[in-house]
Amino acid sequence: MPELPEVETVRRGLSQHVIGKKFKSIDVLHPRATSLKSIAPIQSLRGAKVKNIARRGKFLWFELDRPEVLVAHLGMSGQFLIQPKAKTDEKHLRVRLGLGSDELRFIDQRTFGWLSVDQLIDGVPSCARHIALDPFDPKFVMKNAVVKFRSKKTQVKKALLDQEVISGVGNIYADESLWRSKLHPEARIEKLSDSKVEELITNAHEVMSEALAQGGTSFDDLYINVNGQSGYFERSLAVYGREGESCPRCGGQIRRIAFSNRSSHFCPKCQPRGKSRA
DNA sequence: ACTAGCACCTGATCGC
DNA sequence: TGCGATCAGGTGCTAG
Repeated sequence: MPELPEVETVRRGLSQHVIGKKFKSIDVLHPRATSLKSIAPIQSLRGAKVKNIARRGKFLWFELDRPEVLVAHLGMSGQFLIQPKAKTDEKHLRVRLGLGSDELRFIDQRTFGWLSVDQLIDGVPSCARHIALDPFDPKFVMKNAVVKFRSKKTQVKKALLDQEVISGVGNIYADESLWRSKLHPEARIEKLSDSKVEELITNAHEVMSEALAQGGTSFDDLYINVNGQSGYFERSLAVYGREGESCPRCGGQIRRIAFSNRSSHFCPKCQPRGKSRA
C-alpha cells in the first residue's frame, strides 16, 4: 500500500510524536509482525530511547540510544498510530509500544508489513542494504540511476518498480510517472534513450513530491498518518484507479490492463507502446 | 547472472 | 442471501 510519499508522511508524524520517548513496554500480538530477519526479539528494545527516525524508499527505521535499530516496513496495509493507552485495540493491532500516556501501535490487516531489530552498516540497516537510493536522498545521483535503469532488459514499469534500481515508487506513482512521461507501461527499456529515462525518473520524483505535499494518497483508512489523518493526493491522480474515465491531457479513454497479479492504468492514446521494431 | 511468476495474508466488492 | 472469483498501496523466494 504505502509508497514513498505515504511512508515519508508517516516518518514525519512519528518524528513529531516519538523522538525523545522511550519504549517503556513492548507487546507483540502476532508472530508475522516480526521479520524472520530480526536479529533479536522486538521486546528486547524495551527501555530504548528514540533518537531519530530515518527512511530509504519504503523502509523506515528508528535510531536508538544503542547500536541496534528498530526497522519497519508497512507492506500493503501496515500503519502506525499514536493512541492514548486507554483506547480500544484496533482489529488488526499487531505490536504495541508503550511510550508513557500514549502508545505507538503497529496495525496491519494483511500482515505483509513487519518490524525487526537490526544493525546499521554504513548508516543503513542490513536488511535494507539492497534497496537503491530514492530520488529524495541527498546522495541520489541521477546519472547512476539512469545507467542502472537502462541495464535492465524488461518492460519500463518493471524497472520503475524495482526497488534495487530506484526505491520508493509503487504501483500508483509508477502509473502516474509513466503517464506524465507519455510512456506505455510495457514499453521495452532497450528502446528508451538516456534522456527519456531521466525524464521518467524526474517525473517520478515530481509526482511523489506533489503527493507528499498533500499527505500522500488515501483511498480508504488502510493508509492514514499517525494521527489518523488521510492524504489528499487521490484527487490529483491522472490515471491510477480511473479506468474508463477521460485522460486529463488528451481525452482518450483510460484503460486498465493486467500486470503481474495487479494492474496498470494508462491512456492508450497519449501513451503509445512505442514504434514496434522493424 | 538475470528475469518472470507466484506465494505470503485479510477483506471488500462484484457477478452469478 | 450465499458463494466463488477477483482485486488491493509490496517484497522476496525460486524456477527457468
